[in-house]
Amino acid sequence: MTALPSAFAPRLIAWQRASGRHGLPWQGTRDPYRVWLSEIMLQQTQVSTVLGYYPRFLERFPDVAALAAAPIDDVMALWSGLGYYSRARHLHRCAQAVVAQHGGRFPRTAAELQTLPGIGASTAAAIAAFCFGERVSILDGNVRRVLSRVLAFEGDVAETAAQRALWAHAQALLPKAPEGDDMAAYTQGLMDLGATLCTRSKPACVVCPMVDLCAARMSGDPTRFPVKTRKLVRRFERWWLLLAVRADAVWLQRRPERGIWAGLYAPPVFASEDALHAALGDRAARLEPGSPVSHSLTHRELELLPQRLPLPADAAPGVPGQWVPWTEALGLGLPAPVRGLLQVLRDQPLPQ
DNA sequence: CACCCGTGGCG
DNA sequence: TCGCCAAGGGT
Repeated sequence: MTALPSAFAPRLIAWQRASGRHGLPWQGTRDPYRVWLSEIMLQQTQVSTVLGYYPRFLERFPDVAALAAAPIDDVMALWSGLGYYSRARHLHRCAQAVVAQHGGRFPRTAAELQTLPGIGASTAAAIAAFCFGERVSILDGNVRRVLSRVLAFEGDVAETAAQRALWAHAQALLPKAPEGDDMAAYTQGLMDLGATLCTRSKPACVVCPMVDLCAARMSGDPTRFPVKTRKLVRRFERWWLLLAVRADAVWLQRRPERGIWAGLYAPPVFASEDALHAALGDRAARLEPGSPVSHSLTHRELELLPQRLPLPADAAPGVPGQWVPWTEALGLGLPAPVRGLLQVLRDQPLPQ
């Protein structure tokens, strides 16, 4: 391991205080509940997206006790559209663990925090550093990029060995003897530097506080880092969605606890047209195909084929699920594309 | 440890 | 358009 620039931490702290971000809704507090909630929402999710969710969630669940006491469906409803729904389930379980096992107060060390559901090494470090000033490092996408550039780190960041090395580098770059709010400023500085200057495509090296100690900058091509070799493979799937509707309600079922859209509500899904027709029997003749919807997930490319089935008030489609009144349907935890389909469907009049 | 899990925005 | 990826963690 090369000698690490001791100037990194003090410079980062000074830069964050002078030029970092300070006005985000989850900043300016040391309340572990608020910090934790923001960190979970921000996992793999951009700040601009979270801004639309965080205040509403906090208003509905002002503290960890309120969240722990809430039905999971209420939590999913407020998470609806944010993606990675296991985060919401773990969030709920974590709140219940904090109440049941820690007297309603978050543990104060990264090591203890990391034992809670949905809190990994990086999130634990963020909470511990922001709220309790612990000398531990985060390692998220921003930090991976910043560190791999400062160090001209040649390892493939997708590989486990490289991750381990980056964690060691991150820990070695920490402030030697942090005082007061130093760890909070340092941790925020790592994120801010990656988000505002050391960006993926056009890093603003000219105004970067690390310009003279950045190995990638000196190499002439900072965007060559972080090194990634593995390419994403997306599998294609076609899903038939049974949109059984009557004037006052739509037929929905709760998705299984595992897999895509786990724990959310959605119309019954079929892997083939044959399966859909087999489930419906004679009713299949009344299906009305809608426009296909393309929906891509991280590792899956979905083509959703909505099949509308208008039914009279006293009928049922004969597949698992329940009638949900239109007034309630859009308030449920729904996957984003399903929400879109239902909004269109609600406004379509039934025949006759 | 390789794979799984959403969504929206941007170059 | 389309590939990339963002305050990752669970299994």
